[in-house]
Amino acid sequence: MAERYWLMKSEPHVYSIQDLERDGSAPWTGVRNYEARNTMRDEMRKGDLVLFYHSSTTPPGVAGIARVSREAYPDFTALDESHSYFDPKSNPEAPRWYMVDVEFVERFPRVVPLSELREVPELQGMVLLKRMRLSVQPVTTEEFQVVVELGRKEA
DNA sequence: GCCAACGTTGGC
DNA sequence: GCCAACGTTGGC
Repeated sequence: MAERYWLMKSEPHVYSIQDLERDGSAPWTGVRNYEARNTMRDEMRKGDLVLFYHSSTTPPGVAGIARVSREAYPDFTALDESHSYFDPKSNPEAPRWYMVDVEFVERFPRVVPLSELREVPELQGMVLLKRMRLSVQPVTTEEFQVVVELGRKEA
């Protein structure tokens, strides 16, 4: 089966595409929303491609591409009392929160701003534009291709 | 820093 | 199981 496409949000001051480029791969820690968790746990497969979105920054937008390198496993930060992502309702016997690992694929020569995505007719159906707060979300093949094409254009 | 959108919690 | 109150996300 062909790989699927996703979009994942991160605040760049917490973890950016530059950080992923430096690290090579990273666990996607800290997702504490059930729908986003279910997507990671039940649907994301190794090899799927991910639009890496920078949120809570100026401008917010898509910064590059990552790839799922490890399928879902328990988010250890939820089980670590000393961690700011600790969740007392999670425990090792019944982990509440899951994550995947992603690896660096490509950093666009520019961030494609959210304001620009809103203007593109082919992208009007994007979950990103309809479900502002969902941090892990599906992207169609066409949407992925259109965004990548925009990202690879020099600013 | 404000605040709209919206997901989660908890009383009933 | 409803829904009001609350807390968080994230654009602006």
